[in-house]
Amino acid sequence: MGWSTRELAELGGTTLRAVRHYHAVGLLPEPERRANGYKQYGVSHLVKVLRIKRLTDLGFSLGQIEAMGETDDHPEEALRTLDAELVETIDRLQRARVELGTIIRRAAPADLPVELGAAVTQTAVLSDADRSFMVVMSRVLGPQGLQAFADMLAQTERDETFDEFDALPPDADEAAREELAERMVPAVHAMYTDHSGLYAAAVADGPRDQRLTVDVVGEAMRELYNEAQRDVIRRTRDLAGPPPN
Amino acid sequence: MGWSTRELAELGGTTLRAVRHYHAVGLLPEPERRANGYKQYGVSHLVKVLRIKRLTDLGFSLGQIEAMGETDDHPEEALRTLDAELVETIDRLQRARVELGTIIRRAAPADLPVELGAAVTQTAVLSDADRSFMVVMSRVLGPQGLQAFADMLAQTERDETFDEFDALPPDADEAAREELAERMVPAVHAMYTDHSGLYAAAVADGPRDQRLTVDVVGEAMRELYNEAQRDVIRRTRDLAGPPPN
DNA sequence: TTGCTCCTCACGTCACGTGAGGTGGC
DNA sequence: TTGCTCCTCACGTCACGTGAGGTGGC
Repeated sequence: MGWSTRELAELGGTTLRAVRHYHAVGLLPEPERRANGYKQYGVSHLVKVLRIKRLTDLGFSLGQIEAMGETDDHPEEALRTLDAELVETIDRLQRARVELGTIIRRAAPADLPVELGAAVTQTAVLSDADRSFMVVMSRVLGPQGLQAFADMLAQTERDETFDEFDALPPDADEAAREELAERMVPAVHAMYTDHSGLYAAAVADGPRDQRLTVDVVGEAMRELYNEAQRDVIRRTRDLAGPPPN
Repeated sequence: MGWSTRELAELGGTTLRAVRHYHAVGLLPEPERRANGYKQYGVSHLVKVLRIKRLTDLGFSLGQIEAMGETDDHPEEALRTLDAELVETIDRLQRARVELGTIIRRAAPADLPVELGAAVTQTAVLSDADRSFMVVMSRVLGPQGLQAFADMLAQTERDETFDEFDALPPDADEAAREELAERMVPAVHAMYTDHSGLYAAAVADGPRDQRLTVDVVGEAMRELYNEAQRDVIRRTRDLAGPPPN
């Protein structure tokens, strides 16, 4: 003759705490009590719990269920809205799965866009600074620029002068800087000519604010490379001439 | 020379509050302050925020990201576990979409299993008690029993004696009860013979506890139908004989 | 008396959102 | 002085989960 809270929960396919929560938010009326204060539920409560269970399983929030009231059997609008949200969510999760799949197959780093992942694992000799620089670039470049950048990295032979560059101490004297810059020119020139579209692509679909791109790249350069290295970059750029186009 | 919290958030593609939250949970170190107490972020922070953004977008929790540490590029196990969870979630949402689609197409009640929905809308004359009874049954019966039950309802012609039954007052005298029972026999008999598999199906794959089924159905009967109605059901059952097989 | 159930607070979870109240910079 | 940004609490969100501390039933 009447069910306990736990029994109601089990009959409704839910939990003790959920039933009490439905009381708290006013979705489920409290039943009569026995002499000892125990709650005593009837079929009407079970029907309400089953209704809530059904609707939450479909994806409705408790607030929406309350808003429907007990009378509205078929809230057309809400049903369509929910369906659209489900499509959205499923899409997003599926895109995540695609990325995950690529990462797993290629054993690529999980925290980098997959386009960059390939470049990083192939030319496994990137310095920490280079890697950080690329993470920043991956955000600043648009998809096209990112791809072009990754292609360039993947196809560039690791020149031994790059290692010297990475190891260059901040107090390297002018002669050493100029000498390194001169020896780097051929490799840098090769990068440019093999990937003459890079600059255009990077500028083409970079995100919203162009100044922001420049600022961020400049800031990254300052923080990731020491003074001597930045000087070498400048010297190399002057020697190699401006990027084509 | 360093970014503000808002700038860092925008560069990282996230929000002010998220950045502060990452501080609070220890995922992001606090940067140096300016003389006025304002935070001043650098590229290292941007790199960390971008990493967090990337991993949360894939579906990792902040706790998991913390557990990975900064060194573990490719947490194989975690990646596979996450993928499995995504499959689970996507599946569940897709099942919900299938149900939603059916409900929308058939303009069926959202809070009933679709099998019952058809029966309810077709024989639109179910009393509230009948409807509640069916909701309870839909939980107590297994899928086979539910389907059989729905088929029976959908194919049963609404007999005019059913309306009399619904309207029967609790204090109806014995003569009235016996008389109604006798007139209901043909309709009830037809239901039985057209759907002789119902009882078997209901018992076949009913959920776990058989006693529970009996208790629930009995309770529902007691609460949804008045004394006279229950008496008529008993009399009709006696007159119509036991269910076949 | 022991073990199990029921009850009511009330804090915890997760990843932030949203003011409240006060101050710095131009 | 006004308007905008930055700061630090601190409570709110959502749907419950998880004890804490006490009592009833057999």
